[in-house]
Amino acid sequence: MSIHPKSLVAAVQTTTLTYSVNDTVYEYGAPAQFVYVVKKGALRRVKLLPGSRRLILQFLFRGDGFGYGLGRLHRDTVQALTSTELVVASRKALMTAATSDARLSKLLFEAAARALNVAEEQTALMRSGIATERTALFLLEMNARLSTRGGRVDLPMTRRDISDYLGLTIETVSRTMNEFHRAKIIQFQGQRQRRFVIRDKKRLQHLAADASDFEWWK
Amino acid sequence: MSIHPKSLVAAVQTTTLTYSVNDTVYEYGAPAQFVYVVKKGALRRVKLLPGSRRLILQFLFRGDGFGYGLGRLHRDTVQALTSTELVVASRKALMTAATSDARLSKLLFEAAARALNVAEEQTALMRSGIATERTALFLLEMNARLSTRGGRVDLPMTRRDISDYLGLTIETVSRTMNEFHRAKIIQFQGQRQRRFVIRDKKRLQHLAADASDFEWWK
DNA sequence: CGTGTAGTTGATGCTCCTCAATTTTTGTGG
DNA sequence: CCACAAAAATTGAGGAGCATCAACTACACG
Repeated sequence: MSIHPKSLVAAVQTTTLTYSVNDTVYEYGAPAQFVYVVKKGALRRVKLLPGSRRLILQFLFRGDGFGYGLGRLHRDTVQALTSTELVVASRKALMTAATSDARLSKLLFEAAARALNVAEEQTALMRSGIATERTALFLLEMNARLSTRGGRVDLPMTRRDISDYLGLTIETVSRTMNEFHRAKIIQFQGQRQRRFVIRDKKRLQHLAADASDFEWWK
Repeated sequence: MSIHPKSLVAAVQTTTLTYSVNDTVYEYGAPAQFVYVVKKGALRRVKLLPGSRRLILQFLFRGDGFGYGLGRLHRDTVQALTSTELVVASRKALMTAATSDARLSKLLFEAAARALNVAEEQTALMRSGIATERTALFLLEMNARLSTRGGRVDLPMTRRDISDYLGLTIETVSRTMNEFHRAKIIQFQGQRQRRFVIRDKKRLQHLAADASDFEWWK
């Protein structure tokens, strides 16, 4: 869910909070007091599953909003991947303002509806394909959101985070990414496995849509 | 997304439409003119994936709403599983009404936020487990929504629909359900594979949470 | 430097998919 | 109500794709 920071600031009082690597913004079960927009940095939104499994619902970057759920308690956990700045507003103040302000209320609805679209598209993408497809999609997604001049991407998350996001194991993610490297589709930079450049975007997009011709395990 | 029919009727003009088995309410890419609430019957909400694969996002029953997306065009397809009655309202009229009515706008926001919660919970459930867990969850879900007096459940959907909903194949769904039958966890009724009663709910709930002790393939 | 975390690589086998054949159920027209 | 065709569901054999387990390497930080 992503309401524009300016709309939030215009509607209610806000403050800025900062977090360091691995800090928890809120945990599952905590009272839902605030709503947030990412000003700087990256975070992960997590659900814990039975049996010590973990599901990452979403990676959050600049401009992304979260904490807009309806219940009295949070149903997810949000943690900082890097040092992070958040714009924070009181959830109650926002809801009160929305009760008398149809324009704000409509903004909130649109944000929620957009988030719903994204969630359903993601379900579709993630359930559709095999490991190679999903990994290719992930790299393209990160490239779209994080690439700097020169097309370099610095991933803020570990292989474990990626695997919990894609519903795969660390090992499969590692193998797939290194196979992309070997096939010269991506190139790792300077001894760092989290920094890469896409060398053959066409190929990667093709793999994201249909990986049936990329059978590297043979 | 599920706004109460009465709120919809109070806000804008509505009509009732009826559909027969396998009729299409709207298709992917069609202009999004109306919003709907199910009055009677059952439907499936579908996304088509590359490579003739199909994903069922949701089964819709009495009281469920759909068609509330933001875009000018629908991004999903909705088809009737049984003969169905729908309450229909103009999307434009609803949005216009919402612009000047903060209470209606808030209702819409809450419906969208609730739908988002449901979508994310579903993603979690579906991605979490193995075939046995997901099938057990599905049967419990249908029991909660469709069971009549005596606990009998008449599924309105085919095994193909179920498998596209659970992200499995027809064969795996069939094998799993018949294994539940053989283990006397469910019982099929009168020569019909779509009519069943849950005989051991405790066991089924346990399997839904953790199926590791139900290794029937050995 | 030494210790811990993150990432890679290899061997093995489990779970589910694929393909194929059969049975059961539903639907249609006499 | 029965005969037939079409659709839905079941069942079996075999193998693909990924997980699991284990050992190893690279990097970060004191």
